[in-house]
Amino acid sequence: MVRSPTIRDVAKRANVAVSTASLALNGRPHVSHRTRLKVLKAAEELGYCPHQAARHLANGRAQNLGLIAPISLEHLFSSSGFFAQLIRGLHRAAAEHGYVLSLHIAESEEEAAARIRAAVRSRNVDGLVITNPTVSSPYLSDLKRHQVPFVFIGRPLEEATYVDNDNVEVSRIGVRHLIQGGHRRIAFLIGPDRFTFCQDRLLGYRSALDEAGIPCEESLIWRSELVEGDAYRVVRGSAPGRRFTALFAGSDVQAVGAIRALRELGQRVPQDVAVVCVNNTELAQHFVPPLTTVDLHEYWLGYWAGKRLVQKIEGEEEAEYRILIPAELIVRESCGCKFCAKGGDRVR
Amino acid sequence: MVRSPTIRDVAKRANVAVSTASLALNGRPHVSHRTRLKVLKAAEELGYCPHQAARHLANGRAQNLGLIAPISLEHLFSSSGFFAQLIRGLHRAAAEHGYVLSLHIAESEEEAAARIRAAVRSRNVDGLVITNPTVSSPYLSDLKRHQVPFVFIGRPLEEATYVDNDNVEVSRIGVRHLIQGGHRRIAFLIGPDRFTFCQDRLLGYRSALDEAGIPCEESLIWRSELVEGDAYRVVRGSAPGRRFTALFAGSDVQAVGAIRALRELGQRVPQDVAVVCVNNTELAQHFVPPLTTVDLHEYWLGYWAGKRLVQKIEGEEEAEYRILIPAELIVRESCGCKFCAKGGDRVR
DNA sequence: CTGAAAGCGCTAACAA
DNA sequence: TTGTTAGCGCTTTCAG
Repeated sequence: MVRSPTIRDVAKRANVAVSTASLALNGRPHVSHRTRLKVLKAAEELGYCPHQAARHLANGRAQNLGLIAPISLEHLFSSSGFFAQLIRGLHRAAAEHGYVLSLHIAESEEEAAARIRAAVRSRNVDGLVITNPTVSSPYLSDLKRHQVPFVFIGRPLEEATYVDNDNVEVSRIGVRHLIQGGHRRIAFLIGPDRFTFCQDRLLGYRSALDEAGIPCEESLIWRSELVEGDAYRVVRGSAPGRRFTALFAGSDVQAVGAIRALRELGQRVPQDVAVVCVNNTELAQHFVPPLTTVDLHEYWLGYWAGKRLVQKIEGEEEAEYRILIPAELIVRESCGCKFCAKGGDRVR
Repeated sequence: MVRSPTIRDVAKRANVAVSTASLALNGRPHVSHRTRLKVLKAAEELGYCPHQAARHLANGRAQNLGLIAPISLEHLFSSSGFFAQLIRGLHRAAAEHGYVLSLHIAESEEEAAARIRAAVRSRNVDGLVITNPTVSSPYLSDLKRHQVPFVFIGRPLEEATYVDNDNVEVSRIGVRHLIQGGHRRIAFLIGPDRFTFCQDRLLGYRSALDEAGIPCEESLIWRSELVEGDAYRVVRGSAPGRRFTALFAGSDVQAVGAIRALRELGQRVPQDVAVVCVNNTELAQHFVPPLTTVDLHEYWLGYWAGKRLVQKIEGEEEAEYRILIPAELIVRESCGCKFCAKGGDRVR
């Protein structure tokens, strides 16, 4: 291997000082047009590319965004597709601003804290995107002490910059669609209260009923963990003896579990029970019947988290502390509305 | 923010020279036990953590593994869950060896080449894991020139170190299961030939039939892109008029598309056509009927790719140039075998 | 076994 | 506008 050319090689070849070369290469002012061209040409000819670690050491910028993802709470993403899309969006934002994306996966809350600590203290990252802050976060003090910018994905309990859907709106969209379809007795299968998004979605459910003048029946609000099996168990236990013609499920896998239970109870979907859920995943898309669902646009969650983080890193602190990504209803067949009969699926 | 302590601070506090502190902190020889303890204690008290960029600059090691993923070929992963699991495994391997994982996503083959180039030339990574090398790769020259170690996930066309399943075996496992279920006329829905894994799986299909003494009928070999819609289209067009009692599909989404087509043609699954596919995803798990499938264990693909890459980086060049991850048959209901009737699903 | 000093490649004061 | 030079924090010879 031949030693990679350094900025000194470039400077020498262009007959200028290294500092001049540096200014020219970085597109900074105080360099004459001619000199700049000379330098650029020399760099080009040598195939010069700056050594990122050296820049980092010199100017303090790692040009690196870290994503902290607690994967053990994987079902939290309902489906791993959520995670993949989020990463794609975040990667795009990072790339647009010349940052590299590093991934820090933790299988537990403690591991997450440890990874954050390590990334911050070794100065590997300029900032962090932290997904799903569930508990009052032990690592916040570390972040504050090191002045490392960070953005949450998902509404945190503490006050902090975050990107999320308006989860009240998310379920309002879904429930409204059922109401418009003529349903008045709508069951709601939601996840654990420890997640802020579940709390919010419950509010949205109530709100949608409320605005339609439908009294909210507490016995139709069911809670399960965010996995198929538990959703099945809960619906299997709660549905018998209750009157309802529709179900709104907090996630795609919960919907799938619920449908399995309903079928065992002799209910057809959508004929006897209309179903709408959240998360536009492959599962929702290909299930039979295809599920009407609220798409969270997780790609954009990732993208805007990245954008916002870069803003913070680069010192535009005046920007908003919360970004809400609009959700979108994707109408398929599980809601049984007339529209679906004509095939109203979105083209991908 | 208080300036982070440097190794000089540690050295001063321990009353030793920086070089001694460095040796002590890195667990290297030529330091007396007492001195080492003194240094470690000082570091501990100061909350010292080395600046990674500085180490990198000094010793040439970025302690970073890059993952190159061509996401536009996303359907190539059949389901994005594949990707998420792979990342988890790779991350674990990286973490075990003290490396950070950086992600380089490309939406096209050219972008992949550009990202590889950038990562390598800016010396951001010590090595690369490259997924799904499909075409004779334009970036190989760059990699070779810079002597950057790399490992492919998926069998490449060129000779190079890679981790993969034995894809011949993958379909052999699936097809064998159908044969054991008494099927002799087994259709095969496979993906495009440009992917080596599809070529291999076709070989496995033939081999399984062969070992059972069943002649291979070419008219039962169908090809579709790796998306649901195309699988549907192909089966819809190819199935009518052909006699078969089972279908092996190259991926979960292909299976789902095929099943949709079969149902339209009045065939029930598994009663009229038994189905086995590849990829143990949420879709396969929750589909109705739950799909019998070959699990590729993508977590371990990622893990071993990472392990092998670290070996290369750290100079253990004598290791094997190919690692095959065993695949595993997950029996559910779509194959209609007796075992399933008793509920032979794997507990997750 | 320990310490002084020379870089790694780049940026950014400061001087010219 | 351009050049000189001192670090950034760490590792690593090379003397002591």
